[in-house]
Amino acid sequence: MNRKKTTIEDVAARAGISRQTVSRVLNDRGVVARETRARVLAAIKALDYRPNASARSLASRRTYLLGILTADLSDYTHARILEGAETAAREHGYLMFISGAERSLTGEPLHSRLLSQHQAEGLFIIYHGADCDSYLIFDDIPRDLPVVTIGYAQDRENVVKVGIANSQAARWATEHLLRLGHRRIAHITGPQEMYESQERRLGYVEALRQAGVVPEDCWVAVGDWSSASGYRAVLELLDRSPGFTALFAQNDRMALGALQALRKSGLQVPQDVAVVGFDDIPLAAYFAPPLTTVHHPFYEVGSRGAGLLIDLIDGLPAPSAPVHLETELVIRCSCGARSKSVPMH
Amino acid sequence: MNRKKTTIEDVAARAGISRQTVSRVLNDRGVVARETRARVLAAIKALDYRPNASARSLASRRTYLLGILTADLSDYTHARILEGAETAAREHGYLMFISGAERSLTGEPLHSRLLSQHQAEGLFIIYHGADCDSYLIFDDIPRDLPVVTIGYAQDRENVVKVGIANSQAARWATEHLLRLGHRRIAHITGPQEMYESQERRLGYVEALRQAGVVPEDCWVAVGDWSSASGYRAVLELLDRSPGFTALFAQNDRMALGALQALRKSGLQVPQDVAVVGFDDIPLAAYFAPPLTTVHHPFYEVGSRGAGLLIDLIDGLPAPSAPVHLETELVIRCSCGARSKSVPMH
DNA sequence: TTGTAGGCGTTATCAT
DNA sequence: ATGATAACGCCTACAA
Repeated sequence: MNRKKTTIEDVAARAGISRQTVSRVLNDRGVVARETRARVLAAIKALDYRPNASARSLASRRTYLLGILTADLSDYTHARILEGAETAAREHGYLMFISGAERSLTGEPLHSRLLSQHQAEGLFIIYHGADCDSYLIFDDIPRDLPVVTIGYAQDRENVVKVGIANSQAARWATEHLLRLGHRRIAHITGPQEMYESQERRLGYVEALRQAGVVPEDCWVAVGDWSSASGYRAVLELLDRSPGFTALFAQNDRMALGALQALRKSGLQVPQDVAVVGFDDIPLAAYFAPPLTTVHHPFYEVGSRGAGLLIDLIDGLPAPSAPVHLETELVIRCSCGARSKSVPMH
Repeated sequence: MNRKKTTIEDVAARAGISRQTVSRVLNDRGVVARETRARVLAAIKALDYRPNASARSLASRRTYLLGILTADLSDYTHARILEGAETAAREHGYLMFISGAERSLTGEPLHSRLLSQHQAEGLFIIYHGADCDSYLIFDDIPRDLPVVTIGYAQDRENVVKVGIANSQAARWATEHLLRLGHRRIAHITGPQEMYESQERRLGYVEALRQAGVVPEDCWVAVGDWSSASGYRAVLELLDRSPGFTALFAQNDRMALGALQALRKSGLQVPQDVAVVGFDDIPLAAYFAPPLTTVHHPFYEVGSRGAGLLIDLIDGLPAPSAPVHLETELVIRCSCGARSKSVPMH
């Protein structure tokens, strides 16, 4: 931080002009004589001048900073959303900083410092904490701060929800199994208090009902998104209510655990049990057997979300309904059907 | 950004004191009367005052910003390092900005905005581009900017390399296979031009040599870290030089692809071919069969790296040698040995 | 122990 | 079309 930086004043001097005019060409504001502009541009290039962001935002009250809040960045689904969001943000001239949502010992949420000190102009919440903390995050967010969120969204102004139509997608996945002739379809959900879990479970239940199958709670096991929980869930299901011929897991990681539990229990997939997952993480194509799953467009959710966030910042009205991107059912080997991709719409 | 923020002046007024004293208690600089300090603190809390970071860094010439450069954030290995780095940075009061390292059409590296405009005080490079772009990144980095890097590091001041002892770890993995009686051990590497690939391959070769086995190029296939490339590599090896009884893949994703190719070729793991991977991603324990692999302490690499970066910023001398964290061999089922973890040191 | 003056690098506002 | 002047919110240095 100690090396001497060239300032707008240096550029002005070299171009033989006032710093105001330099500022003008920098921000494309006001009219500048063609020739003057050229001189300024030349000076900028010659001096390799970069405007100081701190000074800029201090004077202009704009930071072009977006905060992103998430638990568990190492989970592919979040990381991929982040990737999409960051790329879109960068393309729009915004910078993205990341932050967990932990609270300090005093109970003050750590991200509030980020938001208010660094003056983030918007917040992208990709939360996925195992507990319901996500619902509390909103308490610490100023009402007038534009927010985009995946999953749960408080119903208030300046908050937009992006994602997929979870229940519809889950219904498609279940219907696929139904269409293949299955009637006893087990289900592994995420944590019960989570929005996505509830929505996906709803889709599963609806599909069964519509097919005239009575959904029984004994076919549903609760996991926590991890492979280990998927493994345990299958063991539990096998013990509690054996006889299911198909299994729909609410994410691919749990499906992977399930696959292993099934294998260890001597059950063949898809011959004995057909399995369908959710998310379509890159490794799913290499599971044993390759997993039939719902493709979740994470990257697009991220970039779209960032776009919406920037729209909010620009004062555009928030969409009246959650923004849903399209999913599709990727049929591979774990369900016994012929491989293909089926767009859901 | 338009809502009225409370400033240091407001706090000073409420505490009936000059803003200078407020600044003092804020920064813990100089001596402040116990009672005055209490009044100031009370005012701060009452007004919910947060110092403006832009103004602060403009005046103090400190930003407490760290940039993180990476390709492919959705890859677990990077995301996990990022997670460790971000957590450590936050604990030290630094903020972490993420940025890809792409160049704009004009050839200007996009991350330069981070460095020169936002005045990042340090840079954490987790690069892993499939090509050798990583080697070029350094060209755009000011010589006096503290840098921490994983993998390749230019040998210059203010650059610290963190990571693991790749060749040593690879040697251990190979020796494990050797110890199990294997002599014809195939190997799948990452892109040839990459540092990690070269180091790991070196370890593999050394282990063979030391065991009196002549390393043959025909047993080595080159991948690109992806599962697909691992799959192809096995097909290629099987075609070109069948007869290997063991396989060491330079990362778990390629190992997963390899597992599938082996399975499709009618080969059983570990009975026909023993497989060892590298990284120990969370899903590896659920591969079929569960993968024996080298545990790579990504999170710790990230947090340690951030710590070192902050040390550099604080003017501490850079470690004279690369900082290596400990790996361990996690023995599961894919190699045929009894499960356990073996620290490598 | 506390206050005053000046400046950090930029943009906003109002002149010219 | 360009320039002068005054902020923006804070910190440093020095004075009291």
